[in-house]
Amino acid sequence: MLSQKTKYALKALLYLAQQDANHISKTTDIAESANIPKKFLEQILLDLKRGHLVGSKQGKFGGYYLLKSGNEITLADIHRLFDGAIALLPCASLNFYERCSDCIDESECLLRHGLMTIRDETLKAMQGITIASLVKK
Amino acid sequence: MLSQKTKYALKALLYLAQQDANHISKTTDIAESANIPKKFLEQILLDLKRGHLVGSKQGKFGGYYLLKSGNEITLADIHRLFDGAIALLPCASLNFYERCSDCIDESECLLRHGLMTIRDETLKAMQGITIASLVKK
DNA sequence: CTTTAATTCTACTATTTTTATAGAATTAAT
DNA sequence: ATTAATTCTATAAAAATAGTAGAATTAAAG
Repeated sequence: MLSQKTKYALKALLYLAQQDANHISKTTDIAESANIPKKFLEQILLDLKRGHLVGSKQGKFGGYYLLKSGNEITLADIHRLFDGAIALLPCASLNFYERCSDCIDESECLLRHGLMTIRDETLKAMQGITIASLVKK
Repeated sequence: MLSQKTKYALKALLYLAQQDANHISKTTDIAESANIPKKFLEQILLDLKRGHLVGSKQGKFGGYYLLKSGNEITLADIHRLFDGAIALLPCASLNFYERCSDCIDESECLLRHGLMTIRDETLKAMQGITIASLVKK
Protein backbone atom coordinates (compact mmCIF):
# COMPACT_ATOMS: atom_id res chain seq x y z
CA MET A 1 0.00 0.00 0.00
CA LEU A 2 1.02 3.57 -0.60
CA SER A 3 1.71 5.76 2.42
CA GLN A 4 -0.30 8.95 2.88
CA LYS A 5 2.83 10.80 1.93
CA THR A 6 3.05 9.08 -1.43
CA LYS A 7 -0.62 9.61 -2.08
CA TYR A 8 -0.28 13.30 -1.24
CA ALA A 9 2.76 13.56 -3.48
CA LEU A 10 0.81 12.08 -6.37
CA LYS A 11 -2.10 14.42 -5.76
CA ALA A 12 0.25 17.40 -5.63
CA LEU A 13 1.90 16.37 -8.88
CA LEU A 14 -1.49 15.89 -10.50
CA TYR A 15 -2.42 19.40 -9.40
CA LEU A 16 0.77 20.85 -10.85
CA ALA A 17 0.32 18.94 -14.10
CA GLN A 18 -3.09 20.52 -14.56
CA GLN A 19 -1.82 24.11 -14.39
CA ASP A 20 -0.95 26.22 -17.41
CA ALA A 21 2.65 26.08 -18.60
CA ASN A 22 4.91 28.45 -16.64
CA HIS A 23 2.36 28.77 -13.88
CA ILE A 24 3.79 28.72 -10.37
CA SER A 25 1.61 27.18 -7.65
CA LYS A 26 1.63 28.18 -3.99
CA THR A 27 1.72 25.44 -1.38
CA THR A 28 -1.45 26.87 0.12
CA ASP A 29 -3.36 26.48 -3.14
CA ILE A 30 -2.23 22.91 -3.68
CA ALA A 31 -3.03 22.04 -0.07
CA GLU A 32 -6.53 23.45 -0.27
CA SER A 33 -7.34 22.00 -3.66
CA ALA A 34 -6.04 18.52 -2.89
CA ASN A 35 -7.09 18.49 0.77
CA ILE A 36 -3.59 17.96 2.15
CA PRO A 37 -2.35 19.35 5.51
CA LYS A 38 -0.28 22.33 4.46
CA LYS A 39 2.72 21.83 6.71
CA PHE A 40 2.94 18.20 5.70
CA LEU A 41 2.70 19.16 2.07
CA GLU A 42 5.62 21.56 2.48
CA GLN A 43 7.85 18.64 3.40
CA ILE A 44 6.55 16.55 0.55
CA LEU A 45 7.21 19.31 -1.98
CA LEU A 46 10.73 19.64 -0.63
CA ASP A 47 11.20 15.91 -1.13
CA LEU A 48 9.88 16.21 -4.66
CA LYS A 49 12.30 19.03 -5.22
CA ARG A 50 15.22 16.98 -3.93
CA GLY A 51 14.04 14.23 -6.26
CA HIS A 52 14.28 16.69 -9.17
CA LEU A 53 10.63 16.31 -10.08
CA VAL A 54 9.57 19.84 -9.22
CA GLY A 55 11.32 23.20 -9.16
CA SER A 56 10.63 26.09 -6.83
CA LYS A 57 10.84 29.84 -6.76
CA GLN A 58 11.40 31.43 -3.39
CA GLY A 59 10.11 34.64 -1.90
CA LYS A 60 6.95 36.56 -2.65
CA PHE A 61 4.99 35.14 -5.61
CA GLY A 62 7.13 32.03 -5.30
CA GLY A 63 5.91 28.46 -5.36
CA TYR A 64 6.32 25.16 -7.15
CA TYR A 65 6.15 23.90 -10.71
CA LEU A 66 6.88 20.64 -12.58
CA LEU A 67 10.43 20.17 -13.82
CA LYS A 68 9.54 17.25 -16.06
CA SER A 69 6.55 16.78 -18.28
CA GLY A 70 3.75 14.61 -16.96
CA ASN A 71 4.57 11.65 -19.14
CA GLU A 72 8.13 11.52 -17.85
CA ILE A 73 6.99 11.01 -14.25
CA THR A 74 5.91 7.45 -13.55
CA LEU A 75 4.21 5.90 -10.58
CA ALA A 76 7.35 3.83 -10.11
CA ASP A 77 9.42 7.00 -9.67
CA ILE A 78 7.14 8.40 -6.98
CA HIS A 79 6.89 5.09 -5.19
CA ARG A 80 10.64 4.75 -5.06
CA LEU A 81 11.12 8.31 -3.88
CA PHE A 82 8.72 8.04 -0.94
CA ASP A 83 7.99 4.40 -0.17
CA GLY A 84 11.21 2.91 -1.47
CA ALA A 85 11.54 -0.46 -3.14
CA ILE A 86 8.96 -1.79 -5.58
CA ALA A 87 10.02 -5.37 -4.83
CA LEU A 88 8.28 -7.22 -2.03
CA LEU A 89 11.54 -7.91 -0.18
CA PRO A 90 14.80 -5.93 -0.18
CA CYS A 91 16.69 -9.00 -1.41
CA ALA A 92 14.62 -8.91 -4.62
CA SER A 93 15.01 -5.19 -5.20
CA LEU A 94 16.92 -3.53 -8.03
CA ASN A 95 17.30 -0.07 -6.48
CA PHE A 96 17.09 -0.88 -2.77
CA TYR A 97 18.87 -4.20 -2.55
CA GLU A 98 19.65 -5.46 0.91
CA ARG A 99 20.37 -8.91 2.22
CA CYS A 100 17.71 -10.39 4.50
CA SER A 101 19.19 -10.52 7.99
CA ASP A 102 17.45 -13.79 8.78
CA CYS A 103 18.36 -15.45 5.51
CA ILE A 104 20.98 -18.14 5.91
CA ASP A 105 21.97 -18.55 2.27
CA GLU A 106 20.48 -16.22 -0.32
CA SER A 107 21.31 -18.50 -3.23
CA GLU A 108 19.27 -21.26 -1.57
CA CYS A 109 16.28 -18.99 -0.91
CA LEU A 110 13.14 -20.34 -2.55
CA LEU A 111 11.32 -17.04 -2.16
CA ARG A 112 13.68 -14.67 -3.88
CA HIS A 113 13.31 -15.92 -7.42
CA GLY A 114 9.54 -15.69 -7.41
CA LEU A 115 9.63 -12.26 -5.83
CA MET A 116 11.89 -11.05 -8.58
CA THR A 117 9.33 -12.18 -11.14
CA ILE A 118 6.64 -10.22 -9.31
CA ARG A 119 8.93 -7.22 -9.13
CA ASP A 120 9.49 -7.22 -12.88
CA GLU A 121 5.78 -7.35 -13.61
CA THR A 122 4.82 -4.76 -11.00
CA LEU A 123 7.57 -2.45 -12.13
CA LYS A 124 6.45 -2.69 -15.72
CA ALA A 125 2.88 -1.88 -14.72
CA MET A 126 3.96 1.02 -12.53
CA GLN A 127 6.12 2.47 -15.26
CA GLY A 128 3.10 2.42 -17.50
CA ILE A 129 1.19 4.79 -15.22
CA THR A 130 2.38 8.38 -15.50
CA ILE A 131 1.15 11.68 -14.15
CA ALA A 132 0.03 12.52 -17.67
CA SER A 133 -1.87 9.25 -18.09
CA LEU A 134 -3.65 9.85 -14.80
CA VAL A 135 -4.66 13.38 -15.75
CA LYS A 136 -6.15 12.13 -19.03
CA LYS A 137 -8.98 10.40 -17.09
CA MET B 1 6.97 -4.51 0.76
CA LEU B 2 6.10 -7.64 2.69
CA SER B 3 6.16 -7.49 6.47
CA GLN B 4 8.43 -9.85 8.36
CA LYS B 5 5.31 -11.71 9.38
CA THR B 6 4.32 -12.37 5.78
CA LYS B 7 7.83 -13.43 4.88
CA TYR B 8 7.92 -15.82 7.84
CA ALA B 9 4.51 -17.17 6.85
CA LEU B 10 5.77 -17.89 3.35
CA LYS B 11 8.89 -19.58 4.67
CA ALA B 12 6.82 -21.69 7.02
CA LEU B 13 4.50 -22.74 4.21
CA LEU B 14 7.47 -23.57 2.02
CA TYR B 15 8.83 -25.74 4.80
CA LEU B 16 5.52 -27.56 5.18
CA ALA B 17 5.22 -28.05 1.44
CA GLN B 18 8.55 -29.81 1.38
CA GLN B 19 7.59 -32.45 3.91
CA ASP B 20 6.31 -35.92 3.03
CA ALA B 21 2.54 -36.29 2.74
CA ASN B 22 0.88 -36.83 6.13
CA HIS B 23 3.93 -35.57 7.95
CA ILE B 24 3.21 -33.29 10.90
CA SER B 25 5.78 -30.59 11.65
CA LYS B 26 6.52 -29.16 15.07
CA THR B 27 6.76 -25.40 15.45
CA THR B 28 10.26 -25.83 16.85
CA ASP B 29 11.47 -27.62 13.74
CA ILE B 30 10.00 -25.03 11.38
CA ALA B 31 11.44 -22.21 13.47
CA GLU B 32 14.92 -23.69 13.49
CA SER B 33 14.95 -24.64 9.85
CA ALA B 34 13.60 -21.32 8.59
CA ASN B 35 15.33 -19.15 11.20
CA ILE B 36 12.15 -17.65 12.63
CA PRO B 37 11.68 -16.62 16.30
CA LYS B 38 9.66 -19.49 17.71
CA LYS B 39 7.12 -17.53 19.73
CA PHE B 40 6.45 -15.26 16.78
CA LEU B 41 6.05 -18.25 14.50
CA GLU B 42 3.44 -19.71 16.86
CA GLN B 43 1.23 -16.70 16.23
CA ILE B 44 1.81 -16.85 12.51
CA LEU B 45 0.88 -20.53 12.36
CA LEU B 46 -2.30 -19.75 14.28
CA ASP B 47 -3.13 -17.07 11.73
CA LEU B 48 -2.49 -19.53 8.93
CA LYS B 49 -4.77 -21.96 10.68
CA ARG B 50 -7.53 -19.38 11.02
CA GLY B 51 -7.02 -18.69 7.31
CA HIS B 52 -7.64 -22.39 6.63
CA LEU B 53 -4.27 -22.86 4.96
CA VAL B 54 -2.83 -25.21 7.55
CA GLY B 55 -4.29 -27.69 9.98
CA SER B 56 -2.96 -28.65 13.38
CA LYS B 57 -2.90 -31.57 15.74
CA GLN B 58 -2.68 -30.77 19.42
CA GLY B 59 -0.89 -32.49 22.28
CA LYS B 60 2.18 -34.66 22.22
CA PHE B 61 3.42 -35.45 18.70
CA GLY B 62 1.18 -32.66 17.47
CA GLY B 63 2.11 -29.96 15.01
CA TYR B 64 1.12 -28.38 11.73
CA TYR B 65 0.50 -29.55 8.17
CA LEU B 66 -0.81 -28.06 4.92
CA LEU B 67 -4.55 -28.20 4.38
CA LYS B 68 -4.32 -27.28 0.71
CA SER B 69 -1.88 -28.46 -1.89
CA GLY B 70 0.97 -26.12 -2.72
CA ASN B 71 -0.44 -25.04 -6.06
CA GLU B 72 -3.68 -23.92 -4.43
CA ILE B 73 -1.90 -21.43 -2.18
CA THR B 74 -0.94 -18.25 -4.02
CA LEU B 75 1.20 -15.31 -2.99
CA ALA B 76 -1.94 -13.18 -3.27
CA ASP B 77 -3.66 -15.31 -0.61
CA ILE B 78 -0.81 -14.94 1.87
CA HIS B 79 -0.44 -11.24 1.18
CA ARG B 80 -4.11 -10.64 1.83
CA LEU B 81 -4.10 -12.72 4.99
CA PHE B 82 -1.19 -10.89 6.61
CA ASP B 83 -0.57 -7.59 4.85
CA GLY B 84 -4.08 -6.97 3.60
CA ALA B 85 -4.95 -5.29 0.33
CA ILE B 86 -3.00 -5.88 -2.86
CA ALA B 87 -4.13 -2.52 -4.26
CA LEU B 88 -2.00 0.54 -3.54
CA LEU B 89 -4.87 2.42 -1.89
CA PRO B 90 -7.92 1.06 -0.05
CA CYS B 91 -10.23 2.87 -2.50
CA ALA B 92 -8.82 0.72 -5.33
CA SER B 93 -9.08 -2.56 -3.46
CA LEU B 94 -11.37 -5.47 -4.25
CA ASN B 95 -11.23 -7.23 -0.90
CA PHE B 96 -10.35 -4.37 1.43
CA TYR B 97 -12.26 -1.47 -0.06
CA GLU B 98 -12.44 1.70 2.01
CA ARG B 99 -13.11 5.27 1.08
CA CYS B 100 -10.15 7.65 1.40
CA SER B 101 -10.93 9.96 4.32
CA ASP B 102 -9.28 12.92 2.61
CA CYS B 103 -10.93 12.32 -0.74
CA ILE B 104 -13.59 14.87 -1.55
CA ASP B 105 -15.29 13.04 -4.41
CA GLU B 106 -14.19 9.54 -5.29
CA SER B 107 -15.72 9.63 -8.75
CA GLU B 108 -13.59 12.69 -9.53
CA CYS B 109 -10.38 11.08 -8.25
CA LEU B 110 -7.73 10.94 -10.94
CA LEU B 111 -5.66 8.44 -9.00
CA ARG B 112 -8.15 5.68 -8.42
CA HIS B 113 -8.56 4.50 -11.99
CA GLY B 114 -4.84 4.07 -12.56
CA LEU B 115 -4.41 2.32 -9.26
CA MET B 116 -7.08 -0.17 -10.21
CA THR B 117 -5.15 -0.98 -13.37
CA ILE B 118 -2.03 -1.62 -11.30
CA ARG B 119 -4.04 -3.72 -8.89
CA ASP B 120 -5.30 -5.96 -11.68
CA GLU B 121 -1.84 -6.54 -13.05
CA THR B 122 -0.21 -7.08 -9.66
CA LEU B 123 -2.97 -9.42 -8.58
CA LYS B 124 -2.58 -11.49 -11.72
CA ALA B 125 1.16 -11.74 -11.16
CA MET B 126 0.72 -12.65 -7.49
CA GLN B 127 -1.82 -15.32 -8.30
CA GLY B 128 0.72 -16.83 -10.66
CA ILE B 129 3.16 -17.47 -7.84
CA THR B 130 2.20 -20.41 -5.65
CA ILE B 131 3.88 -22.27 -2.84
CA ALA B 132 4.33 -25.14 -5.27
CA SER B 133 5.89 -22.94 -7.94
CA LEU B 134 8.32 -21.53 -5.39
CA VAL B 135 9.37 -24.97 -4.18
CA LYS B 136 10.11 -26.06 -7.76
CA LYS B 137 13.06 -23.62 -7.81
C1' DC C 1 -3.78 -40.94 36.51
C1' DT C 2 0.51 -38.74 35.98
C1' DT C 3 4.07 -37.10 33.05
C1' DT C 4 5.50 -35.07 28.94
C1' DA C 5 5.32 -32.35 24.97
C1' DA C 6 2.89 -30.17 21.94
C1' DT C 7 -0.68 -26.32 20.49
C1' DT C 8 -3.66 -22.42 21.96
C1' DC C 9 -4.83 -18.11 23.93
C1' DT C 10 -4.36 -13.55 25.88
C1' DA C 11 -1.85 -9.89 27.22
C1' DC C 12 1.90 -7.10 27.12
C1' DT C 13 6.05 -4.41 25.56
C1' DA C 14 9.51 -2.35 22.87
C1' DT C 15 10.81 -0.43 18.59
C1' DT C 16 10.09 1.67 14.37
C1' DT C 17 7.50 4.08 11.05
C1' DT C 18 4.13 7.19 9.82
C1' DT C 19 1.86 11.37 10.08
C1' DA C 20 1.94 15.20 11.13
C1' DT C 21 2.98 20.15 13.80
C1' DA C 22 5.84 24.29 15.28
C1' DG C 23 8.58 27.88 14.64
C1' DA C 24 12.55 30.29 13.16
C1' DA C 25 15.47 31.42 9.06
C1' DT C 26 15.88 32.68 4.39
C1' DT C 27 14.57 34.64 0.05
C1' DA C 28 12.67 37.82 -3.21
C1' DA C 29 9.24 41.20 -4.95
C1' DT C 30 7.36 45.79 -4.32
C1' DA D 1 11.02 48.18 5.21
C1' DT D 2 7.11 45.15 4.41
C1' DT D 3 5.00 41.23 2.85
C1' DA D 4 4.57 36.63 1.44
C1' DA D 5 6.48 32.90 -0.03
C1' DT D 6 9.97 28.73 0.53
C1' DT D 7 13.38 26.33 3.50
C1' DC D 8 15.18 24.05 7.45
C1' DT D 9 15.32 21.63 11.83
C1' DA D 10 13.33 19.83 15.64
C1' DT D 11 9.70 17.72 17.96
C1' DA D 12 5.57 14.96 19.05
C1' DA D 13 1.63 12.03 18.76
C1' DA D 14 -0.33 7.94 16.89
C1' DA D 15 -0.26 3.65 14.63
C1' DA D 16 1.84 -0.42 13.02
C1' DT D 17 5.29 -3.91 13.42
C1' DA D 18 7.94 -7.30 15.68
C1' DG D 19 8.56 -9.90 19.27
C1' DT D 20 8.04 -11.84 24.31
C1' DA D 21 5.80 -14.09 28.44
C1' DG D 22 3.26 -17.17 30.61
C1' DA D 23 -0.70 -19.76 31.68
C1' DA D 24 -4.29 -22.95 29.77
C1' DT D 25 -5.47 -26.75 27.02
C1' DT D 26 -4.91 -31.03 24.66
C1' DA D 27 -3.43 -35.63 23.75
C1' DA D 28 -0.13 -39.56 23.82
C1' DA D 29 2.05 -43.03 26.57
C1' DG D 30 3.57 -45.37 30.52
